[in-house]
Amino acid sequence: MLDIQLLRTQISFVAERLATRGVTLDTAVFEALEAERKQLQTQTQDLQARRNTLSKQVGILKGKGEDASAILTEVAGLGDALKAGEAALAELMPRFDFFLAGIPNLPHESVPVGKDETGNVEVLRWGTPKTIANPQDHVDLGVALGGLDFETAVKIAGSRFAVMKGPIARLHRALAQFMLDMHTDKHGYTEVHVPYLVNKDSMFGTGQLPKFEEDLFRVPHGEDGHLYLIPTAEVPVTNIVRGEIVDAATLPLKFVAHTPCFRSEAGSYGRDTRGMIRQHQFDKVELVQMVHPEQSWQALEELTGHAEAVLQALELPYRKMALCSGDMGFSAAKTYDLDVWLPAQNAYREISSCSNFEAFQARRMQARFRNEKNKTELLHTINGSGLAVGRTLVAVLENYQNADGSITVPAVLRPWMGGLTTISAA
RNA sequence: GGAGAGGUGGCAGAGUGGUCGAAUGUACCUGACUCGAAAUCAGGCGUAGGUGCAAGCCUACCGUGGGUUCGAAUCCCACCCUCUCCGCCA
Repeated sequence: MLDIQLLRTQISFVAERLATRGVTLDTAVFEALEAERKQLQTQTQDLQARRNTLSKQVGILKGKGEDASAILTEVAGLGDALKAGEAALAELMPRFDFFLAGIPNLPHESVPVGKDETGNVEVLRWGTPKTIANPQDHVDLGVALGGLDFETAVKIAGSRFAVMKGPIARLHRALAQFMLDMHTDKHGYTEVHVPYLVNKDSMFGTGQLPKFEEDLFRVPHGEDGHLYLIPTAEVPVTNIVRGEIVDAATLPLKFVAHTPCFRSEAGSYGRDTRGMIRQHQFDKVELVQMVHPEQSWQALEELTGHAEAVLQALELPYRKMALCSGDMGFSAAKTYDLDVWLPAQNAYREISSCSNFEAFQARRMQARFRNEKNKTELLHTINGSGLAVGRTLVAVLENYQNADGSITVPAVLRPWMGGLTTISAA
């Protein structure tokens, strides 16, 4: 959520910045809502103030045993106007809030301007793709090794799910454990295990709601309520600080969590239908930081580096992209994507996305700290994948394939693989 | 799922219809004393919003949402959550 003061005082600036995202801010609608709000709110508050004073006088008079009927008559006359004002406000404010909650974050000034992914800018490229003659993709490799089974997954659940078996299932687990251990041991993150089902307030806090409900899985729960399956650990982990006032001395807070992620993938029916690239359920190791506002830009660079460290340790070639204004997510002020090399696709594909949200999420969830002047101030939040486990498995299978269809286990993963060096057909 | 207890400021904890946004303690901030600290003393100290150049003034908030009333932390209804015991359960 943007700072309402910014909208009130610099709406043309806000509209200009949003335009670089391809978003048109309807300033006329905002100004109309704001004018109506101001009128109704001041008028209603004046009436409430009058009622409160009169009611106090009633109390005083009755305490003295005097007659209060004149005042009671006057206050009774306030009733209808007050009720009307309160009702009008109650009707207006949800509309106003919905309008505000639907405005995306402003891109940081360093974000390249562009309208879609073609406008993204390559920041660096690491590693050199190995020359692999006639590379097979992860589906052919995994199925031939008996470790990937999409047909059984369809029977059990449907399309966009996978069943993993044997050493490939273990490799998947090894990747997650390797990542968790690296981030906790070397990068100073605290491991957290969090709920996979969350409430509406949590989804609102990180920005999935109210605009992107169709991307989520919803689970009925209780009388007529429901919970949502998390689309990323960002949601439960960031919401750890929702409604909290943390001590500045504890900053930065750095959390890492390994969770499954659930996405309905509505609106992407034709894309990446083969294999494990785009699933309804996938595992991800997520990095989340809550930091002092002055530290957030440095923290974004560091956090992105932590994700890169995983790719480097696995010796997977990748490139780092600065997303352009038109390709960034709703809540982000700036995003770096890390794209890993996939030989069979002869292309780089997204494996991590690291963003600084500045105070956008913190404002939605009132996540604050007490600053040097003992005043509360909004935190900045940063998060990124470190990494998407399913896609990392895909990258390892494809980049470490041998001519005979076997897979060499990357050296750094062997401690989690019982020392296994090669995955071959049984 | 059943029975009971309870949800009040950063924390603890009073308050059962009328200057109660809320006693008191504690934490924290400022000042005094001190070489410094501790202890002590004095003052300050919730959140969100509105309005004003400002000092300030005003509104809302005592788990959430309704209701009763001139007036609700306090009374009524519904719901949510926490704790204890019982049941069930990985």
